[in-house]
Amino acid sequence: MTTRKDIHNSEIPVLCQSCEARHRGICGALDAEQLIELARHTRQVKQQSGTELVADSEEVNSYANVMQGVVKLTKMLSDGRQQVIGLQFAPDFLGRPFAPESKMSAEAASDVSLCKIPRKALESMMKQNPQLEHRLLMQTLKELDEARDWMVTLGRKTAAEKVASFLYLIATNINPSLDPDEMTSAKFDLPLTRVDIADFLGLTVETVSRQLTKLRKDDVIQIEHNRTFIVPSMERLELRCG
Amino acid sequence: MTTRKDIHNSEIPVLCQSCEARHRGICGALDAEQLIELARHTRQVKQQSGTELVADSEEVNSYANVMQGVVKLTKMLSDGRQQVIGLQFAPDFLGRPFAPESKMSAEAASDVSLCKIPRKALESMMKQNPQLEHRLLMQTLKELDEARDWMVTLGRKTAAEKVASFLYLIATNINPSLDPDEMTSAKFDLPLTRVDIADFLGLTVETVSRQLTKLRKDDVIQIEHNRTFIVPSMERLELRCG
DNA sequence: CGCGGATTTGAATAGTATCAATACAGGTGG
DNA sequence: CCACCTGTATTGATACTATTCAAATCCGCG
Repeated sequence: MTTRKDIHNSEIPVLCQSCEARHRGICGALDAEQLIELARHTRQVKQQSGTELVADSEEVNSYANVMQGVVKLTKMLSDGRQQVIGLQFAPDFLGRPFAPESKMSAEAASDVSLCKIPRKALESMMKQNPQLEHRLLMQTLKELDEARDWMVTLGRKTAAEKVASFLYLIATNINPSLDPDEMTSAKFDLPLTRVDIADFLGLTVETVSRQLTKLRKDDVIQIEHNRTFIVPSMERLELRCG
Repeated sequence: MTTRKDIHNSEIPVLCQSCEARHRGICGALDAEQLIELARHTRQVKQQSGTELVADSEEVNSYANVMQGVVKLTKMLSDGRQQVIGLQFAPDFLGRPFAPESKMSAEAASDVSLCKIPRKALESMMKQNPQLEHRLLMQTLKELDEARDWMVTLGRKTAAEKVASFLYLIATNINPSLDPDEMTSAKFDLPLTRVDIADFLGLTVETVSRQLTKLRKDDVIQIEHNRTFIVPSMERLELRCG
């Protein structure tokens, strides 16, 4: 289970050695020396499910890499209606660069571990290292693609298709080490409550629940203890996504 | 009305002198010399309303700056349901960098003029000039913010609020030279058909039409010849946005 | 003036939300 | 170890919003 991808592994900070962000995230732009430099400013933080990580309108003083778990990004209308606008999995980058304050709130959807980077530290490293900014651009483009895909789900899919699409999204993203293309079946713990799912899909809890029941009765999924889901055939689930 | 922001204006390519992208778009990253270099590869193109600019799954060989008009970005489900996932106004950047092929289609929503840049040319300039990549990052972050704001509209607003939000969006974006904050009233030509609006809002044409009629009867808007809209009070329109 | 596409209006229906009640899971204390 | 308790999830009945299908009207244009 130990990571041995680098010849001079010992030169790399311990925390970085098994970190997804080191390879697929923004830290992939850094060499051993730069990683050490960055690691002098970073700090691994574990937060339990439900903790608010960034509040709406809060001044942004640090960014983070998601190392483990799922982070939920939400926006709220003035009357309290809520919309989940994105989920972040390892090794996603958390935070909005170049904005004085956050325009959304971020919450730990499951227990998470984060690698926090002070704003100043990241900004100064970015100035020295265009590769880092390039990685950030790639991450941002990926999130934009995802947001736009989800707009189709929100705007044009039925409740049944929305719920199927949600399960498909989770199944293909929750395990960062698995290749989504080779996945024929899946088993996972849902990081979100039914309310969260409803807020992500633009539905009510009751509708989500009814559609899950329908998927269960149609043998597309099995549910254990409300939170553990089994998808015997990813292909069959995909057919339900519209 | 002539642009005189640069001391050595004569050094800048003629086309760039009055271009919004020159100041607020990605070309803002370039000095006179670099603009001239870039201009050797670019080509101004006018397209009339309805022209498909980029097809879904099409190989991407060029990018563009929107100089005038409105571009409509859409995605389609396999059964034909369509969703407009974004609108681009001057001086937005059109195209998805670093993707082998387009994952959406782009269409001229009004008559547009574009400044086309071959993929190779942009990529090589980006390598030399990190400032250009920085601008692209800023543009991408802005589009991500917009997409996420729209997700709230799609997921959580009522039909009435959606239509109001749409009109508000158009009013504040259609005229690139006007400051949205100082806008108390507005008059504009809609660049989209009712079908397009419906596809942007995740509604049907009929519902859009009914809500427009309602806004008209409530004196929030006036409509001339189906396409010209007058908003006597932007404040009153904003109240309807939820 | 008349044609064709776009838009509006109308009536019936379907899908999702709302409100209310019940069932379930996980944790607590006896 | 079990009964209880609390928050979460499911199920049921009804209301309402937006869709669907159909028809009428408007608008630009030849």
